[in-house]
Order: sequence, then C-alpha cells, then structure tokens
Amino acid sequence: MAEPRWLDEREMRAWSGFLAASALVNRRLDQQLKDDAGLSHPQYEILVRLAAAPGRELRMTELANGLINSKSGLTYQVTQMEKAGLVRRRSCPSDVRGVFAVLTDAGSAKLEEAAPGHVATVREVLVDVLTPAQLDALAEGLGEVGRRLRGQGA
Amino acid sequence: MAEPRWLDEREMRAWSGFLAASALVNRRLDQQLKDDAGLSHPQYEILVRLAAAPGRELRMTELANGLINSKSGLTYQVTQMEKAGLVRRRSCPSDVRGVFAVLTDAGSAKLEEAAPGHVATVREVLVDVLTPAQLDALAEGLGEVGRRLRGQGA
DNA sequence: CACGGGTTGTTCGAATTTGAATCACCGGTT
DNA sequence: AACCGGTGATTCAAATTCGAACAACCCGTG
Repeated sequence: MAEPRWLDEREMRAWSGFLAASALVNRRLDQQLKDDAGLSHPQYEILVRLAAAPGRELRMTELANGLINSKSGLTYQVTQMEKAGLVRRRSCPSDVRGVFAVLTDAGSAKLEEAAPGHVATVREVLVDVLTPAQLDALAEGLGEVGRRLRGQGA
Repeated sequence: MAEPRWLDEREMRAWSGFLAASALVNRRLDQQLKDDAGLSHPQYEILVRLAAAPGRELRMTELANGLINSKSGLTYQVTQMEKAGLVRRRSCPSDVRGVFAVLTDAGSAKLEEAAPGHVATVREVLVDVLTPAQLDALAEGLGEVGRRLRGQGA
C-alpha cells in the first residue's frame, strides 16, 4: 500500500467538513442538554428510544445496539438514570438473564421538558442551516454510510 | 416554547442519519487507527495539524482551537505523545507562558506510516460511499454548519 | 513604575467510556 | 439428566474527558 488514492480537493472538503461538523454539533448538543435539562446526550437518546418503544421498554441489548455506547457504557448510564428516577429495571419473565429498561413517568416528563429545547438547537445548528437539497443529500448519503457500518460492525 | 417546530420526515431522516453516521464513523476510525498504528483519533489529528504547520510546530492554543478537545484534554494528549516520542515541547522565546508542540522525526514517520490506512478507511466508510453530488452537498452544507458553530462557540 | 484585565498552559477532581473478564443462564444435543 | 457453545448483563481497572481553579505572565493605562 505504498501509494493510496489520496483525497482530492472536493473529497477533502467533504471529509473535513463532516469531521468538524460532527464534533462541533455533538459538543453543542451535549452542552445544551446539560444546561437545559441536566441530561447528557447519551441519556437523552435513551429516553427517546424508550419513549418510542412498545410498552416504553427495551431490552438492554436492543438499547445498546442502536446506540453509540458499548454494553458496559449502557449499564452505567442506565444505573445513573435509575438513580435519577428516569427509568427502572425490570427483569424479563421468560429469560432470567434479560433486563428491560422501562421509562418511568418521571422519565417521560423529563423528555417532554427537554425535547423542545433540543429540537430548537438541532434546527439552529444543523437543519435550518441546510437547504432542502442538502438535507436530502445528507439523508440519503449518510443513511447509506450508516447502513454499511451497521452491517459490518454488528 | 410550548409548541416548537418539530422535524418533518425529511429533516428527521437527515438528522438521524447525520447523528448515526457521525458516531459510527468516528468509532470505526478510532478502532482502525488504534489497531493499525496505536494512535487515537485525537492523536492522529494532532500529528496531521503539526505536519501541515510551518516549522512543524504550533502553539498549544492554536492546536486546541482547531481541535475537538478542551485545553486540558490537549495538555493530556500532548503529554502522552511526548512520552511516546512523537512530539516534544518547546517554550516560546517571546512569551514565557507560551508552549510550542513540535513534531519530531519519529512523529513524522508515524504519521506517514498511519496515513495510507487511514485514508483507505475514510474512503471505505464515507468518501467512496457518496456520489459526487452528495460530496459537494456535504462540503458546502456541513462547511457552513461548522463555520457557524466556530463563530459562536469561540 | 505599579495596576488590572485578559491570556496561557497546567493541575486537579469528578464523571464517563472502553474492553476484558466474569457470572449466570438459555437451548439444543447426547 | 449432564453437557456445551453461545448469550445477556454486570463488574472491574485503566484510560480519557471535561470544567473549574490555579499560577504565571503579557500588555496598555494611569
């Protein structure tokens, strides 16, 4: 691999733009959620996923799969959120090993409280900055990127 | 803020695609760099920026500004890399407080060793997955996103 | 020249993340 | 029924991250 295909100008701009935007947007959202609702970004995502799940509960593994974190990271976060009363654990009746994370009413309320500010920030930093055409390009292009990485990685 | 403008379908797809791709791509690159060259992604970026700098050296603050990390995070990483012999510190002659991070020959060699595999991975997970039009949309759209966040945040 | 506001980099403690190891268990096989 | 590869979740130590506090210093002003 002595001479790989380096990135040309266009590719380089897309790549570094993606990298920078990725870091900056994540950083900004973390900060906004923490200030506004006392939630970390991972915690917010857990709330969203549980709220969308049937019965407002998911197995730990299912939660970890869709998420950024490793399994152990999820265990940690759920423990924190359980202390805060946002979720609770329920053992799975058909499999003693299995654990459901269940959204509590307090967790649901916390999500409703945090969501408007979060959405507003998402608009401010990303969605409202892009043209409709750019939005579509992101959805399709990055959607495919995600699909491939999920396919390989998992 | 009782009723914010929620994201419509198109916006939602773009947003969640961006979020997922951002996390997955970063994860994959971290892993590839670690396995392939024993570098973390932040460390690789430090090498790149130093290699591109005049005299192969930069002030700590300049390095931190372009970078993801907080100042203290940069101090930590540079210390690690100094132990590994990839960079060294040089105090600034005109300002006693100032510190330059200088790329060593070993650091330069490490970068040349790691770069081909890194670029190949970047192509594999992102660049070669996107159409030229999507590349342009990313470059322009996310470029603007980054510019705005830099303007505000700093 | 002394002063005060702003900068520079580091240090410190607390929070978080990761991967490896571990424990307990499921389900199919013999 | 005992076994066995694989699964689900947790625990643990180590590495990394951040923000706030800190010490030292620059520079323009009075």
